[in-house]
Amino acid sequence: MNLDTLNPAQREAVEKTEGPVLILAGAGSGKTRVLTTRIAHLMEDKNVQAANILAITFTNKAATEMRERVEETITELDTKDMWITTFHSCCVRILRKGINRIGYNRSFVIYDSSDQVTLVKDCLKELNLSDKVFEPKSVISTISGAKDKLLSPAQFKQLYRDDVRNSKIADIYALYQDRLKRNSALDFDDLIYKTVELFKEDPETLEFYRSRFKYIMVDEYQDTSKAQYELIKMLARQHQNICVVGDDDQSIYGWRGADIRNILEFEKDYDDVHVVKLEQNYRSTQIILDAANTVISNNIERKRKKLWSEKKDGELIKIQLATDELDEAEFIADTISRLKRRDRRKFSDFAVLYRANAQARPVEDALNRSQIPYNIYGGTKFYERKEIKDLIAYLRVIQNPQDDISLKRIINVPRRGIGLRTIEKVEDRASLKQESLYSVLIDIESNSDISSKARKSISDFVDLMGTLRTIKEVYPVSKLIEKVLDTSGYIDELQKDSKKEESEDRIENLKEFISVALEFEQNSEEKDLETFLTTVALTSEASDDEEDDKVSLMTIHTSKGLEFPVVFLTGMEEKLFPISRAITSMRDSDIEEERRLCYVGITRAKEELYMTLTQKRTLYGKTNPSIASRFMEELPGECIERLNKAENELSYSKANYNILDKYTKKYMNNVQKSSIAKKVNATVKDTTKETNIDDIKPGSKVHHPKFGVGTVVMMKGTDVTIAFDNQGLKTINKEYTTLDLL
DNA sequence: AGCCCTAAGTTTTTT
DNA sequence: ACTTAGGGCT
Repeated sequence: MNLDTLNPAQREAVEKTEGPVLILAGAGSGKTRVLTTRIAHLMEDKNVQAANILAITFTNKAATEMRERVEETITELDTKDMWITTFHSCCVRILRKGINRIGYNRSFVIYDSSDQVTLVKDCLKELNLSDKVFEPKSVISTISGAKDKLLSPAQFKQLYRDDVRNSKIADIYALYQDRLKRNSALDFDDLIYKTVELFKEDPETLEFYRSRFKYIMVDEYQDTSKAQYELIKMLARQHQNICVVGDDDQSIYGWRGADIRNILEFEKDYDDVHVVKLEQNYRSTQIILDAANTVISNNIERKRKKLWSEKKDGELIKIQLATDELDEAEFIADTISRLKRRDRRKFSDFAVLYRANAQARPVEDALNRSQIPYNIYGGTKFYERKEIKDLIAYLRVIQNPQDDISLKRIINVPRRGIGLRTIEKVEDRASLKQESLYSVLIDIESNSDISSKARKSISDFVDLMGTLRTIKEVYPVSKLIEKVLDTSGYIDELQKDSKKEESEDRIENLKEFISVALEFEQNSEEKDLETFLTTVALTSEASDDEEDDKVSLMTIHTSKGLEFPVVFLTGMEEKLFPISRAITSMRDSDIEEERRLCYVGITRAKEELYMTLTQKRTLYGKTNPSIASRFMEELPGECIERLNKAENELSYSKANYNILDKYTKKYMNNVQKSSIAKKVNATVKDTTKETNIDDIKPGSKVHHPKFGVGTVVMMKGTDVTIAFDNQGLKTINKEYTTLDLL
């Protein structure tokens, strides 16, 4: 293996194969190259077997790319047995083999977020809880957070025993887990959680993988959760050849469970850690790096690191103050046209980045007007479309009839006369007999309280599913799908639908899905339905057309790991970037995460960086004057060039946001102090009981755990309407919310 | 059972 | 401003 083309730090990272290694890889420092070379070095020079290597990434894209590059580098050795996968695929693989040892069915299905919502709603119903107070989405994120931290329902309950709301959520969590198990289903977080559980419960399994994976590498280590951290730690225990690669400055997923401490404290967790810093950047000009370095240096919680480049100087960072978002979009479109002509650039050289997806609309309009082709990333995912989800639900039930959630989704789609009342009766019976819905359906004739007409419909449905289950055994997946669409009447229903255009789109999408299946049959080694469903569950996008010469539009989050010659960072305004919630949360760590996001945005640019902001912006139907982002203030003056008279028209003054900050901070402090003084618990545990909280009446100042301070406007039944100072008017149910009287 | 209207909520996203 | 979900009405 020739290592001469690597710089000294990269080379060190490659050659230090034994023991724990932490590679702090700055943006654009050739991290993927180091990882792939390292794997090649292990195999070619150290005689390590492919099967002894485990390389983990976060996205399928990164995994595929790494595999391809490794295979390009090592042509004469067999790399098939090497695991280069995402955390989730890795776990599925382990679980499919051994989850039965912790009492689960090995042919589990994987629930996505909308299945989770459905399931949580069912749980709420069963526990007689209101989905207004316990919004499914928020419950799910709490449960998800618990799983990320490896807290079982019991542990979570114990931890929050004094917190009425979270205690209730613990109950939901417990029931939710129970239902998942009964449906033979796991959610995404379970994939990690249950693998850790399996390792803990079954030493034999752990031992098997532990001795197999002698060399472990983890990419994007700054994005790992506690659960993922634990998983890796368990696996690496024996050989200690654990190499993690990451950049604490690019940790932008704290809100979905990533724990930045994992990378910051790696040196404490393992003995004799060898640290390598990759600081030479091969991507951007020095000017861009100076700006990035300066901005990120405002963060306290970080490992010191400074990017440098051999590409001295370069273009200054251009700042454009637009009047509003339309003007901003116009500027972007004009600049792209101009630069394309002037520098003979391709459209694909440009990227427009923004903090929130809502910002894309005006940019799209402007690009359309200027006839600039673009690709927009994000938005509704292919697999999340209704028709695709319906079809997948059919496939899931065919694969796993215990899946009640999927069964309920399709039992009357297309309509076949099995109404809500009938389903309710079936559900009652199922929970009485502790059986799945499907087994009640099979045995429907013994159910005399259901009309004979409904019974006929049900037995027709059972026949249909039975036939499809037989077909599954003989036909390939694509054929099975055609049969499903055909025999279920799904396509017929769409074809006779009056709203033509929409139905046509749906039929198109279903056809597209069939070609996904065909592609799967060609590429996958295992071609069964179970593997297909897993693949689909673990993939977000069907395919992407990156080939085209188009401008890229995406959020800064999505842009991580990518690079473009010319980048537009848009909406550089307080309350948008940093986003208002990071400002009002009063947590420095939230602002620091926004700043890291800014760092990620800046470092996407190779040659030219434009930053834009507006004087006023219309967002969510309201127009507000803008204040320049604090991150603009943090840019070094010598790196920037203002394209228009920004200074005079808009205050870049630090004072602006400092005042804003101080105001909110002081305010919150007062709230906290006074709320300690007098606390009224307005919560009861049981819906059937009537609450009595005479202390709270219209006019009372109260503090709500989620919405902050407000004044009670109206009380009706158990509903309390409160005008919150920061959130506006909201009605909450006093039975489930702890209100502090101020 | 379907349709229409109102209300509420809008950061980021992978798997 | 806009979408989307849920409730209520026909």
